Order: sequence, then structure tokens, then C-alpha cells
Amino acid sequence: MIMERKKTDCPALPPGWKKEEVIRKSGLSAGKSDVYYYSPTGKKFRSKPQLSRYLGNTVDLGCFDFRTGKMMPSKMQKNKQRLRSDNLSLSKGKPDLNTALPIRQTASIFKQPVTKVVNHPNNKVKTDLQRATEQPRQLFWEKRLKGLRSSDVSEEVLRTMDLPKGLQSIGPDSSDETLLSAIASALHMSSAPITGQTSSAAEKNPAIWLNSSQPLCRAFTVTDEDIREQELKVHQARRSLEEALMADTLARANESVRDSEDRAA
DNA sequence: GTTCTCGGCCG
DNA sequence: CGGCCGAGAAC
Repeated sequence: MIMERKKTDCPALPPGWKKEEVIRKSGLSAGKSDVYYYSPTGKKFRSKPQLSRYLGNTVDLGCFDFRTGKMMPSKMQKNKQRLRSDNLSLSKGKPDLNTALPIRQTASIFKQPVTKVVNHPNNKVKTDLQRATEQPRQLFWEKRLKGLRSSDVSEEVLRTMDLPKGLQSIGPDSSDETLLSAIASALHMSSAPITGQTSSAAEKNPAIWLNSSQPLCRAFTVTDEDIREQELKVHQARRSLEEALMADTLARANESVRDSEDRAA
């Protein structure tokens, strides 16, 4: 007899994951049930820690209820030591590659968008129509960029840019390491001018006074001299590129000539 | 060997 | 009480 136990699709999980509930039918614990999950590849998971281990550091199952298979927003409170250990493992190991913003550090595979409650019924204090449309942004999210390096096709790590001395980082872990990333990200994500943190208060207590739409960088000024220098670099780079393209074109031309000669012979 | 199942520890 | 996992039973 083939008693197919029911493996249900689990809406809270990515496609392909299955959930199974097995009722114990004998023994002292008869009637109790055990819950298992199956990855798309068929691997069986019988506990939340096991699932967590498999999914890695980028995933937080903190508010995932293993038994029901659903997200339980209510279980979000007891995040005491978790953040510390997460940040620790993050700085030592591989960085979290998920840099889409805004996002929680504790994001799980199950969609967990950052939301902002702006309108509480019967609570005038928390009603704020002005800010209702603004996106929340995580303070110091740039720290997550630490350790990220660009590399070429041979996986050789590219040398990072040298930043001008005038640029100085702000905030916790104010190393130069993330400064370049922070500035590059700011330029990439906004068409607004990037000025750095113009408020001097931000230096004393960035956690409070940080302007989150600016990178973790002290205010700086760009002089005409800076601009001319940069223009020069761009011109030189373009010349180099032009020469390289020219050389490549000539090489290809020679090659095609040789090809036709070979065919003729 | 692998998979299934229940016991039992531990928080 | 329930989550988690060890280990014996079953295959």
C-alpha cells in the first residue's frame, strides 16, 4: 500500500519548497506531530537551526514559525544578542551581498520588506502625513559594503581608488575601507548633489544627526582645480582607450587578411 | 548503507 | 510544553 503522506506547498517559502507534517501514531508521544521541510533539491530539514545553517548568514528566520510555516511578525521582539553576533560574523566572514535598499540586516528568504507605520488609528502623535511617502533608510547601512571588492574576469582583485585626503569618513567603523563604497553608492543612487554630512553635529553623534541621504563622509568642497585634474584624467583615459581600440582594429584587419590568404592558398 | 520514527533532554 | 536532535528500528 502506498500511503502518500501529504507534502504541502508552503506559500511562505520560495517555489519548490515543501512542508510535511507527520503525526506520531504510537508510543508515549502518540498524537504529537513532527514538521519537516524539503528544499527544491529534496533535502529534508527537521528543525529551524538546521534550516538556518543551510541558508547561511544572509538569512534570519527569527520571525519564521517552523511548525506553522508562516511568518509571525509577533515573534520579532527578542532580537537581543542576535545583531551583535551577526555583525561580528559579517565583518569577519564574507560580506552580505544583498545591498538592495532599504533592507533589514535580519532579512529572511521570506520577503520581509522594510515598512514604516505612519498612521496609527486613534494616535495623533504617530500620524505624519508629510513623511508618509518617504522611504525609510537604515543608518550606517554602508557598513555592509565593507570588504566588497571589484575584480576582473580572472578574479584578480582590482586595486581600489585612492581617495583625496580631503575626504574623511564619519560614524562607527569610520575606516576608509567603506568610504569609497559609500560615496560611490551615493553617486549611483541619487541624482542630487553629494555633499557629505554638512551638519557638524553629525560628527559628534552620527547616530542622531546623520543625514541619511548623504554618505558617511565629512562635508567636502570640490574646487575648480579638482575638476580640472579630474578632466585631465578622463582625457588621458579616453586617449588610452582610443589607442587600444585602434590597435585592436588593426590586429583584426591583419588577421582577416591572413585568413583570406590562407583560403586562397 | 539510508530513512523513519519516537524518546528524551533542555530551555 | 514544545523544539530539537540522538539513536534505535525499519527498510
